[in-house]
This record gives sequence, structure tokens and C-alpha cells, in this order.
Amino acid sequence: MPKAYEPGKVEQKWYDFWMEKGYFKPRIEPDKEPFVIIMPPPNVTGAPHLGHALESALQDIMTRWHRMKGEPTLWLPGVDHASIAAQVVVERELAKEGLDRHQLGREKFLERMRQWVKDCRHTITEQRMKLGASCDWTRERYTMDEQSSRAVRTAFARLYEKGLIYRGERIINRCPRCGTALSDLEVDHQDVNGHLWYVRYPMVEDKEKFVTVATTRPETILGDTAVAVNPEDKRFKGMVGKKVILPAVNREIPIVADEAVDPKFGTGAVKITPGHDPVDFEVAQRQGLPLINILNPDATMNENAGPYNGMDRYDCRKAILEDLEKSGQLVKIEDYSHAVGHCQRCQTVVEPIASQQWFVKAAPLAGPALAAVRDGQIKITPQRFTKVYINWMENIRDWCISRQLWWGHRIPVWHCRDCKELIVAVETPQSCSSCGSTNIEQDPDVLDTWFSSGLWPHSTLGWPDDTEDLRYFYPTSVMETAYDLIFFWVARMIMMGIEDAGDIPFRTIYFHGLIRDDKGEKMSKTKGNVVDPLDLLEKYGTDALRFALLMGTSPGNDSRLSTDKTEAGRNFANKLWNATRFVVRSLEPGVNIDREINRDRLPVEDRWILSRLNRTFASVTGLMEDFQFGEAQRQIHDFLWGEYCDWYIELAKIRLQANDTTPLPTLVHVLEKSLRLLHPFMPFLTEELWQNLKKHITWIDTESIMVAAYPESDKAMLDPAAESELEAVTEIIRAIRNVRAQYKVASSRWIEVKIYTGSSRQATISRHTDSIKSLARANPVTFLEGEPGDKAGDNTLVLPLAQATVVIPMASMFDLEAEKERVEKELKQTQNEATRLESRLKDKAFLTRAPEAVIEKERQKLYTLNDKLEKLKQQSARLQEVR
RNA sequence: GGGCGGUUAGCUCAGUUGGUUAGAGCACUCGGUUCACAUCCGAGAGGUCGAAGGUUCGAGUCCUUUACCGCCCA
Repeated sequence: MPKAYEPGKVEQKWYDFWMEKGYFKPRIEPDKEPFVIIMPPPNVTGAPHLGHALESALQDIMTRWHRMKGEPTLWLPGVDHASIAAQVVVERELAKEGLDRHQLGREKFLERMRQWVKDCRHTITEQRMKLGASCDWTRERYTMDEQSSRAVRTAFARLYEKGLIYRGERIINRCPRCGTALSDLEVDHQDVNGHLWYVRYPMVEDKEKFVTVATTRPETILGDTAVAVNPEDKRFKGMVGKKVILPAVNREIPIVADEAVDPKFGTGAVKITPGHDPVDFEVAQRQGLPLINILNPDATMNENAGPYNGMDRYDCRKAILEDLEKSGQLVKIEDYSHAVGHCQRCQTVVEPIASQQWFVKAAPLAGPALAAVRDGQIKITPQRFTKVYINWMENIRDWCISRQLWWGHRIPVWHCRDCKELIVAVETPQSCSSCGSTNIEQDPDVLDTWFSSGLWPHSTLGWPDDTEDLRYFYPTSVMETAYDLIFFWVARMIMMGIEDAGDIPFRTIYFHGLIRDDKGEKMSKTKGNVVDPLDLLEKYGTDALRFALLMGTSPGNDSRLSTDKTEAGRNFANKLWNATRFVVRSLEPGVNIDREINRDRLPVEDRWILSRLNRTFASVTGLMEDFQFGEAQRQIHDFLWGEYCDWYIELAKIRLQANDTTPLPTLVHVLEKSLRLLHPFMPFLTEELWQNLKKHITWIDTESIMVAAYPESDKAMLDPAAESELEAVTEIIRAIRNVRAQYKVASSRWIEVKIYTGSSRQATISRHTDSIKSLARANPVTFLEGEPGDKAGDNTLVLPLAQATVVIPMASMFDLEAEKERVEKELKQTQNEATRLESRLKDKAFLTRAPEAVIEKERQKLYTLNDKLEKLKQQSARLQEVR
């Protein structure tokens, strides 16, 4: 084995080996309950980022763990066509070529999209494989493949037939840049510093009288169809029912009373624009007011805007304000901060517009989805997200699913041009189902990308067909994703899964946090702080990256990734590499290691490490069951590095050096099982090391660590007495090392140690005399009974410990005279330097002429010197006492 | 406006039912060419666990109030 672990040389080899052996593909065993994770499909929007790497690591850990436990395990991969997100990305690419999609036309644009998806899928798959993902590639799916598309059309048609999908005119958010309706969730609200403009609307009956309204969007005046006041508001008594004249377009509109009006906003009278405000839309419906749309799809003003027809919305705002100013109707301007909706994908300010769209009636679907979580059929981890889920579900609103985009699932609805009938069908119809006309046309819109995502757990397993996969693997075990998808995706999967497949889509939903950069900033392309997982993989190795991604994380909490962590991962991998290298090298003489180890015949340090190993199994398993993977990983790390390497191997070396091969079975046994324990976390490294070990151990007959059994805790291996005994020994060794460091005893020097204990402890601790001698560099080591008391003598150090008292004669630690001389010399030198500095710092010329930074530096130097001086004086005094 | 999370060592974070002396990685200081590993070994320093009050034999952990930071929803 080479001196250091070189991940680049082994990773591809093992991934190919696993693929070749078909380990990723589960065998359907009807009598066993399977473990199933459906991979959240990455968007085809570019190269995967660190969030995907974390997701991959977590899901792979769970998958490998359950597979090793002997469960039929399926991790099903796939990718998402990402309708709007992908279209926006490709449109940007086109813009670089000076093109837009309309120039290409629908078909050519879709061709372009498909090519993009092809390239993107390749990158995504390649990266998943590099990350070690043990997913079943034979079942890989795509949200736009034939099966998924049919699932989408089927789900749509069934919901339509049940009256759960309808078409209607509602206020929706429209992104002028993307040119499409959006769902409420796709709008990001940001506080913007704007203005509140107060505008006078003259009364029809007496043009000298006015009603003043306040607005943040003056251009919408053009679409006003009423002014509303609160019915309780005494200020407007007698005005309700009268009419005012709308500025700019001189339309007469009524004053109405409606509960929705907040008397505290503005003047208490508000303008009602039913075509461009959701609250006003509702008021209009209640009051029977007409609706006027003043905007074109691209957010320019339309013919209803009168003189402003054709203007951009913001130019219109400016123009109308100037006109109002001129006519004296603009009476007041206030600074006003308010939330403005932005398109989640392109950050353009969205416009609320009343329009004909397709909606999913949410309430009937939310009922069972709510119950499934409330009853505990679906468990949400971490638990705190349960409340968030319930709160959202309880206040759910209808879901706008039609998009005026080209990329996505075309809505399975055909319009008859002759009889205006709507035909909803799974397969393309030839003629109108009502009048038989062949003059029919498919709806041009596509579906919200989350519609197909919502079907993912059942559509990937074969729904709407009754497949073996669907019967065996559904409901799935765990859905693992980021918490920011709770509404977009998780909620919809639960609703659609129950509706379509008749059962919950997964038993547990596990949320991980978001990965930020080392400064805690969200990674984004515009900020330029995006780290490519591939760069880290190549530099540090997959296992190191996986280790880093999990290090110090807890469920549902955001984490930062830094090179410090990846380095720690790499170092750990290398540590384990070398521990294995040591064990393998010790085996070389051709020693035969038995499969079973007889605990009772082993020395106490062997029983100790076996006990600690089995405690670690129990603890790690408990943590994994609880989804605490970061903590599980830490415990494995601590056991291997802090106990196995730091202590057990060091103890074993003492026997091995005396040509005693008895530690070998334990060395091998603990290492082999630990590698299996660690395998889900660091798959490549553990496979490589395990295979190296396998070459020397005949009884390792499994062909890969990934199909070897996951270790379980054996209670018979637990040994509290051995643990207590080793605690005493390590405490003694640590105490002696501590003293050596404190007194700067040369490492080549052996010091004398006397250990006082009770008689029963003496029998046990004295068994470790060789260990204490070797690891603390102490000789001679003698054991005495009871407490040292006066017997210790004057020139000794007395170290009282939990289970023993250690006494060290000072004289054995160093040549006293030489040490005194050394300290005095250093003391003198330091003193001289300090004096020189002091006098300089008193020199007026220096203080006035030298730059402040230099003076400060000198002051710091003096401060440090004085500190050192103090310590030297103390040491000198201590030495004097020794005589 | 409603909700959630965070506040623990210089930095980044663990710390799951309350229980000895609060941990890790990195950084720092001192010492190390002992045949697994300098991607290392040994030792050390560093924390009134945001604040105040309460429950308890015992609180980083539970309760109340509060400050600041972040996120989600409206």
C-alpha cells in the first residue's frame, strides 16, 4: 500500500465494480419489507451544486445502510424538466446569440430545449456517479419521459372529471418577462421603498368636492371601477352611492361600502381596481362591479388605458403623475415601504392580472393530506416542520397550474372551434367528443412544473399502470429533500399521492438544511460564490467531500462548507488508510487470523477496545435511526481516531514489538467491523481498505463491503470493568506526559514513576506496566500500596488521579544543574532584551518620530517579553526549591 | 402582523428524554526525525452556554420575559 490515500486512483474502479455486480438494483423479495427512496429529481438547469452533493450523500448513506442491513433497497434516480426554470436558462443562452424564442418558433425552440436537456442530463448523471451514489440506474426516470407524461395526463383528466381541476377567471400573478401566469408560491415578496400618492377624484354632483384616495400604483387608476369605504367609517357617511369622476380617462365610477376596506389606510377611501388586485377583485365580485384590464401580456398599457395606450407600465406611471400634478389632483406624496412581488425565476416585478387560467381545487385534496400528517402516518423530521406544513395546508388556496410557456407538459385539453366544447383526454383525440368536428386544437399552455413533480413517487414506480414496482415499493420509506421545498413539492406529493395512488407517498419526510459558503452566504451564480462539487472531489476525494458536507450538521439546519472541513475529511481518510496499512503490514508474515475471537482469553486492552467498538455500534445505529447522520459520523470518527488509532494500536504495538502476535485478531476484527460501520459515509475508501484486508483474511468471503452485513452491537462484548481499568491506565499515562511537557523533559529521557493505589487496583493496573513504560517513557515504574503521604519526600511531584496517585521524583526528570543553568541563561537574555525595549519606549525622539504602528509593535513585543520573563522566574524559583 | 430557527472556545458548529470536570474541527502556544500516518504524534491555553427571572437536589438542556441576527408565511 502507498504511504498516502489517493482517492483519484481507486474511486472509478470501485464504482465500475459495483455497477458490474448489479448491487444497486434491488431484488424484489415479497416476504421482506423494502427500503425505498425516490431521488428528488435535479433540475436540468445546469451543473449540479453542493446542495445536490449533500442530498446525494444523505440518500446514499441511508441507502447503503439499509442495503447492508439486508433489506431489499431501492434508490430510484431521475431528472426534472423544470419547465419555467429551464426555459429561462435556455432563453438566456439564446439572448447571447441575439435570439429569442419567438424568432425560433415553438417547434424549433423545443428542439433546442431537448438538446439542452440531453447535455445537462449527462452532466448530472456523471456527477451523481462520481459522488458514489448507489442508485438503481436501470430505473432512471425523467419527468417528461413517456411514462411520466402519461401519468401527468391521466392525473389531470381524473382530477378534471372529479371537478378538482377547473378553468376560470381569477387574479393571478403574471411575469411580464417570462410572459406567463405564476402560482402564488412562485412569487418572491420583497420590501421596496416606494411612494404613496394621494389623488383627488372629483364628485360628479359637485365638482368642487373631492374624495381623496391613496395608491402605490397610480397607473392602475385607469382600471378603477369604484371607490370603496368601510361601511362603519363615519367620515364618508352620505357619500356611499354617489359617483366620482376618474382622472385621466374621465369615467364615472361609484362610491361603494365594503368591509374589506381598512379605515386606517391612506384617507380611508380606496380605489378599486378589480382587474389588477386580488382584494379588489373580491370586492368587485361582492359589489357586482365591472372589471377592466389595462395591461397587455408584456406589461405595456392596452387600449383601455386611453391616452396612455402602448406605454410601458412605469412610463405610464410617470406620465399619469405628471398629468395629475398639472390638473392639481395630485395632493400629497408620502414615502412608503411595501412588499412587491417578483418572479422567482427572473426577478422581474410581477403584475396581478385577472385572466382565464386552469386551477386545482386545493381544499378537497388538502383534507386527507392534512390527516396523514396529523395521524402520524407521515412523520416529518425534524418535527418542527410539521407545524409549518399544517399551517400551510389549513390555509391552502387554489393552485394555478397553467403556464403560458412552451417547455413543459402540454395541458391535455382540446378546444373545439366549432362548438366551443372542451375535450379533456389522456390520448390525443381525433375529433370533438360533443359535435364530432375534427376542427379541434390543443390548449397552447403547459403545466406548472410542480404538477409532474407532485406525481413523482408514484409515477416513477409505474402509475397509472398497476406494476410490480408500484405494488412492492409504494409507499416509499423516506423522502429526503431541502426544507425550502416543503410547499412547492412535499405538500403536493402528499396530496397527489393520496389522490392518485390511494396511499401516502412516503412514511417519513426528512428535511436537510441549505449549504452556504464559508461566510454563511447563500451560494448563487450572480454572487459568484458557487463552489463546484467536482472541483472539491478532484482535489480532496469523494469521501472527504461527503465527510465535510455532513460534518457538524444537524437535521434541518443550514451549514457552511469550508476547505477546512474538506481537509479534515481528507485527513481522516488518510488516517484510516494508514491504520489499515499498519494492520495489513503486521499481518504480512502469514499469520492466520481466526474468524471468531474468544473474548474471555483476551488481554484487558483487547476486551476494552471490543467493548468500546460495540458501544459505538449501538450508539451510531440509534443516531442513524433518528436521522442524526452528522453526529453518527462524528462518533465513528472519534472512535476510530481517538480510541482505535491513538490508544489501541499504540498499545498493540508494544506486544507486537515483542514478537507477540496475539493482538492481531483484535486489530483485524475491530478494523474490519469499523470499516463496515463507516462504509455508508465513506464508500470508496472503506471498500478499498476492506479489499486490502480481505487479501490477507481467508474468512472474509463477501465480495464487496457494500453487500457485507452492517455491524450490530453484541452485548456480550460490553465490558465495564475493562473500560474502567483502561481509563485508569490512560489517565496515568496522560498525567505523566503532561508533567513531562510542563517541565520540558527531553523525549529521550526516561523518568522514574511511583504509582500508589489500593491493593485491588494495584493488581489490575500493574498488568499495564509495559504500556505505561512505553507510552509515557517512564522507567523504572514501581507500584506501592495506599497513599503516598509523607513518604513522597520533598523533591517529588505528587499527582492525585481518580484511581491512583502518581509520584515522580524531580531529579529523574532532568539534570538539575544543567536545567538551572539553561533557565538562568534564558532569563538573563530575556531580561536584557526587555530592558533595551523599555528604554527605547521611554525615548521621546522615538515616541514622537516613529509611526504609531511601529511603536505599537514594540509595545506588544515588550508585553510578550514580560510575560515570558514572569514564567521563567517562576520556573527558576521552582528549581531553587528542589535544591 | 403570524410562525420558525439561531445566539455555546478566536472562527465554524455538535451537544436527542435535565445528571460527574460542556465537546469536535480549524486557528493558536510549547515540544517532537521512536520502523501506520508531518494529510502526523504528545501536551497546553481558550467558554459566567445572548440577558433577566423561575422550576429542580441538580439547567447549555424545561418554563416565563426580553434583546439581537436569520428564514418562512401573510
